[in-house]
Amino acid sequence: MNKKNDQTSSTELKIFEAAREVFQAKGLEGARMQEIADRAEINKSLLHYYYRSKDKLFEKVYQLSIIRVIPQIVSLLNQDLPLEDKLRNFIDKYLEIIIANPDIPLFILHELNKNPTRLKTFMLNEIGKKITPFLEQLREESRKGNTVDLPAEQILVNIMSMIIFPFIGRPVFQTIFEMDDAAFEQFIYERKKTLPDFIVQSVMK
Amino acid sequence: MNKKNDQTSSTELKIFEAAREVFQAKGLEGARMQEIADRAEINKSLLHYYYRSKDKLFEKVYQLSIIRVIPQIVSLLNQDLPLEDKLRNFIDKYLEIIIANPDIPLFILHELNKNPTRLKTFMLNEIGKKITPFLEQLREESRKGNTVDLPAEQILVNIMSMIIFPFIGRPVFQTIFEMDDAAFEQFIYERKKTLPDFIVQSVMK
DNA sequence: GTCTATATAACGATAGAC
DNA sequence: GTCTATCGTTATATAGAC
Repeated sequence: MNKKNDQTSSTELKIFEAAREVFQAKGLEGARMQEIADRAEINKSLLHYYYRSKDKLFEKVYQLSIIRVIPQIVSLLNQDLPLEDKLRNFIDKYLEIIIANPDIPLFILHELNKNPTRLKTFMLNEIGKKITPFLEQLREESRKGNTVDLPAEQILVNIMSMIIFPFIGRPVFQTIFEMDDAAFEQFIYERKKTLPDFIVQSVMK
Repeated sequence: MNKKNDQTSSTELKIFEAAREVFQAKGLEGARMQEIADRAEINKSLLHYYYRSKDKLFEKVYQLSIIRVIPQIVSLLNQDLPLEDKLRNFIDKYLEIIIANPDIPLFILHELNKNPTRLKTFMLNEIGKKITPFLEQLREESRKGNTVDLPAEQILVNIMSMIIFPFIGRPVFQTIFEMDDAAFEQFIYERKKTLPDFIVQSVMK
């Protein structure tokens, strides 16, 4: 579409980055245009000059947050690998992506829950249709008796839950286990080492 | 404290129930006092008559949402049962509680993430201190070689992830698996039957 | 492109009649 | 207790100078 206009100005980028941080921390309704402007160190009216409205700015941030992360993850399931190797690789890389973007899961899911049809087509095409080969691989291995006897969807949900949820539940876990930030980081580091084994042992026979 | 004043008026209850629904669906900042009033079928100014301010109303809703659910769950871990029985019972009852209150996990965690110190004391006393016996039980069984070789905290996080996350990620899962509401309900029903076995087999040797 | 100043709208909150 | 009418504040958005 816009081939020539990829020299997005540095102001525009600074605004976008600031908006990403504020929206991810506070959500659409909790975010303030003034706070975004302050963090970007620009005048508030420049927000409107570049993005017209809060909703439009949010939409860009939201879509890019998803588009930058989802395809990366889905592609991990479409490599030509034996199930166990694929699982280990998937878990490892997925964790790395979340560690680099720990606020994104809750951000995406909170906004999606307020409006469940948002991005429906995107998700169906970019995730739904692209994971069917992996689900088929799971079913194939199940027929061969190589995995636990469970529908492929349940297995995938179990795996994704254990990867993602610790980051969403972080404030709870950190409090009840009395971990400071460093301890939580250590907890995640430990998880990165142990989770692949745990999942492989749980899923494969 | 207030022993006599437990004849909370029906208007007050209608407001509270409406507020619970709206806050859980939209969050603190996304909720509108007008929408709460509409849903409760009362005049907007009555909200202030009974609860003074939006923040105070929210605080009541938020605390009661948590207090009604957390102690129930924690107590399941403090029964005098062998590990396997306790796990099966915990998973089954926890799922039932969430099925009855599917919006609560995301609601709690979204607000907690915006303000991580909120309810810290409550969580530490009502969860943190009360789960240490269970963690100890896990460690004891681990020493005996009856469980997978993993820190107790990691095991508990794995279990809670698989119980809770499907509800938080519902819009995603429903879309990518092309499930309508009935199909998702069926998916959860299936999960209730299969998850205890899956977790027991994963955790215990 | 960037700023100051200001318009406009939304929302929470209050006053006061009944 | 419940209503109508209205206030005061805050936040988004725009106008216009530079």
